[in-house]
Amino acid sequence: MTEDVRVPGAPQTREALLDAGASLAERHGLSGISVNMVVASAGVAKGTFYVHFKDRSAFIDAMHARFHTNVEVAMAEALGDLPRGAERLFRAFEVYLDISLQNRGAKALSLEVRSSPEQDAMTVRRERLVEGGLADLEAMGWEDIEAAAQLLAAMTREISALEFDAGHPLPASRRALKRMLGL
Amino acid sequence: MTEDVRVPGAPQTREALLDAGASLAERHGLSGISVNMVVASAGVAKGTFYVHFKDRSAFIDAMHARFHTNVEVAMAEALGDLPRGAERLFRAFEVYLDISLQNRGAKALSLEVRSSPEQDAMTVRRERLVEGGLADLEAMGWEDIEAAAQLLAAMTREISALEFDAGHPLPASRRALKRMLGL
DNA sequence: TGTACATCAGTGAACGCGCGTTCACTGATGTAC
DNA sequence: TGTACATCAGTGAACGCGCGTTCACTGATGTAC
Repeated sequence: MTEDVRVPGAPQTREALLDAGASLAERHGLSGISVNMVVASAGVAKGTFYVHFKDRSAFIDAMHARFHTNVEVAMAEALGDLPRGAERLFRAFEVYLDISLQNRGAKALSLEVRSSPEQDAMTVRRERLVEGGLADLEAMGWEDIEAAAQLLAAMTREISALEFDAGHPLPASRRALKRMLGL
Repeated sequence: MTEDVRVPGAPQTREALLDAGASLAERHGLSGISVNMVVASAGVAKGTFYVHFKDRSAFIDAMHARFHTNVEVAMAEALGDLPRGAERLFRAFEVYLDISLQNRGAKALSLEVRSSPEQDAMTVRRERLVEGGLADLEAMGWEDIEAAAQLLAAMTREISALEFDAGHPLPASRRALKRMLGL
C-alpha cells in the first residue's frame, strides 16, 4: 500500500545502508568495504550516505553499535535473573553465538575491531560485554578473572567465526568451551 | 668496512623491506600498510619493491612466512623431545608468546590473517601450527581435540595481542591459559 | 692489465583507478493562512 | 480548497588524493678474452 512513501522520521534508508554494510562485511571484511560499495548495494546516491553518517568511520561504528545492541537485548532476555556462575556465563556465550549467526557481518564486527581507527567506542562496547562476565567468574572462585574473561571472550569470538564459516552451530566447539568452564 | 657494498645474492634490500613492513604493521595493521609506506620507510624506490615481490599480497605472505619460520624454529629448539602432554603444550604457547614479543608486527600477523585475500598460504601455516598440538591434547585424554586446539590457539593469539599492547609478558594471562590446560 | 660485454638490483616517472568527501541542487511532504 | 513557504532526505557531478603496478632505463659488478 504505502511502499515507496517517504515518511520523515522513519529512517528506512539509514537501516538499508547498515544492512548493506553488514552484508558486504561478510564477504570483504570491515576494512574491505567502501562507501561506494555500500551505496551501490543499498541502491542510493553517494551523497545520501553522508546525510545519515558523518563519515565512513561513523558508519562502521553504527554497524557495531547495532550489533551490540542486539546482543545485549538478547542477553538481558535470556539470562533474566539466573544466579551468577558457570551456567549463566555459558548461557551468555551461547546467546552471543546464536545472535552472531543471525546477524550479517557479525564475524567481521567481532574480529576486526582491534586497532581500527574507530577503536574507541567499539572497544568500550566490547569491554562492557566482557565485564558482564566478571561477577560469574568471581562466583566460580576463579583467579585472574580479568585475564580469564578476556580469554573466554576470545574463544567465543573464535567459535563465532568458525560457525559463520560453517553456516551453522558447531556443537564440538561449544562443548570444548563449556569444558573450559568446568561444566 | 664493506657497508653500502652491493653483494649480489645477499638480499639485504628484501630483508629491509620486510623489516619496514613488520614495523609499519605494528602501527597500521596488516591491511593498513601500503607499498608507498613500505618503500618510503625502507628508503628505496617504488620499483625496487617489485624487484623482490610479485605484488603487495606476496609481500604480506612473505612477512607471514618469515614470522612463522621464526616460531617453528624456536619451538623445535625449545620443545626438543619433551613428552606429549599438557606441559609440552603450554611450553609451546610460551614460545609463541615470547617470539611474538620479539618480532615486530607479530600482533597484526597473528590477528589479521582471517579473510584476507592472501588467506590460503597463511591459513595453511596457521593450521600446521595448530595441528602440532593435537597429539598433546590426545595424550591428555581430551575430547573434541580439534575444536579445543582452535580455542587454545585463539587464546594464545589474544594473549599475544594483549602483551604487545602492554609491551611485556602478562603473567596473569599466561596463568589463566595454563589453568585452562588443567595445570 | 685493459677492454668489451652480460647480468641484474635498483630507479622513478607515469598510468589508470577507486577512494572518501563536498556541495549546490531537487522535489516531495508538512504547515500556515 | 488553494496558495505560498519551510523543511529536509535524497541526488550526483566534481574534487583531490593515494593507491598498486608497469617499464624503459641506470650503473655497479662479474666474466671472457
